[in-house]
Amino acid sequence: MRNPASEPNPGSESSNGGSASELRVFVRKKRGRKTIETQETKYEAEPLDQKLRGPPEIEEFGYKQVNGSFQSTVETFLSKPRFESFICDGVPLNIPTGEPPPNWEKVLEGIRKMRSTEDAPVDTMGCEKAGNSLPPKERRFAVLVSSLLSSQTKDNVTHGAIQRLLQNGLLAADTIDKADEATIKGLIYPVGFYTRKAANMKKIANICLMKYDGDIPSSLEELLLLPGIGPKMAHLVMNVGWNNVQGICVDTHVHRICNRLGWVSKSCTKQKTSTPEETREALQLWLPKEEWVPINPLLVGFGQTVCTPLRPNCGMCSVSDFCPSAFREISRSPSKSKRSSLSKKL
DNA sequence: GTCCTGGGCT
DNA sequence: AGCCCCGGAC
Repeated sequence: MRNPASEPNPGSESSNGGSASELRVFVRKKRGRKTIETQETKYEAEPLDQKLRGPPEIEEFGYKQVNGSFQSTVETFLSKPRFESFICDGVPLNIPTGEPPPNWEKVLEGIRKMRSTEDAPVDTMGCEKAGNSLPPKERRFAVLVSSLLSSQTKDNVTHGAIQRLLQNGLLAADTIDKADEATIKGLIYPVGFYTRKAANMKKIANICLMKYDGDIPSSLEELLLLPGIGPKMAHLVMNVGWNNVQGICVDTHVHRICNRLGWVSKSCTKQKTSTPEETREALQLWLPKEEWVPINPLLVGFGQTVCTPLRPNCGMCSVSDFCPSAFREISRSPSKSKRSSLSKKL
């Protein structure tokens, strides 16, 4: 409903008269086939002007519609990996650069409402309040450690570990650097992956001490060099530790939900993004910056209670009317009986 | 025991 | 894209 191509319109416009309904479209497509034929529509390829040719790995052709519905075919094209973009009379029909999806404000507001009534396991980001009574430098270090510990760990467990570190004076670069790894391991237990995290804490403390005078790196790039800190955590630390919003903190929940809502896609296509990083870049193209920080806790909570990884509770979701994926079974391993009929569709 | 988790690493 | 880490839910 949100995009003009989502309602198949079999042959209504193109069928009334031959040449009058002729429509010139240009499909930028990957090297390979030069004819496009779907069930409803046939397009014939013809070469384009030199100036319209794309980069070497891409070929561009003009396609003349022969029969069928133009509208429903756009959707088909854009869902196939081999097409990069779709242009009609010089106007791109896809939205490669940051057009906000229709109704996104209603959807966001609806999710906020749902989140205010239901209570999700994660209601405060673990590191958000980590050591906010400490001096700035120590506070930042606490935020970094807290982020590291928080993944795959319940919030109260992370909090407990931070408290124990603090009580033992082990929430600063210099003391952690000197401390025994086994001691740290014992103090942070039972956070998830405590062995690896204890080792990473030691390495991080040493790096912070050597290169940053016991403070934490203040740029995204330098944070990413720390062991155990990837894009998700780096953005979180920039947001919370430095109050410097460099990007959206995208975890699997944000990644999954944005794709279900049709909020993100691979550039110039309708395909889902395949990594959280890709999702982050696509989302940042249109989401207003004041939403960049709150979007994470909002969607994480929503993803834990309503829009769960498998079997999302679309029945109790107030924004299902706006969701292209609502009430579609999403299973990781499709059962063999239904697979053949499903795979035919796309 | 087996599956699942959520990030980072390779 | 697949592997790994640890614990917890079945």
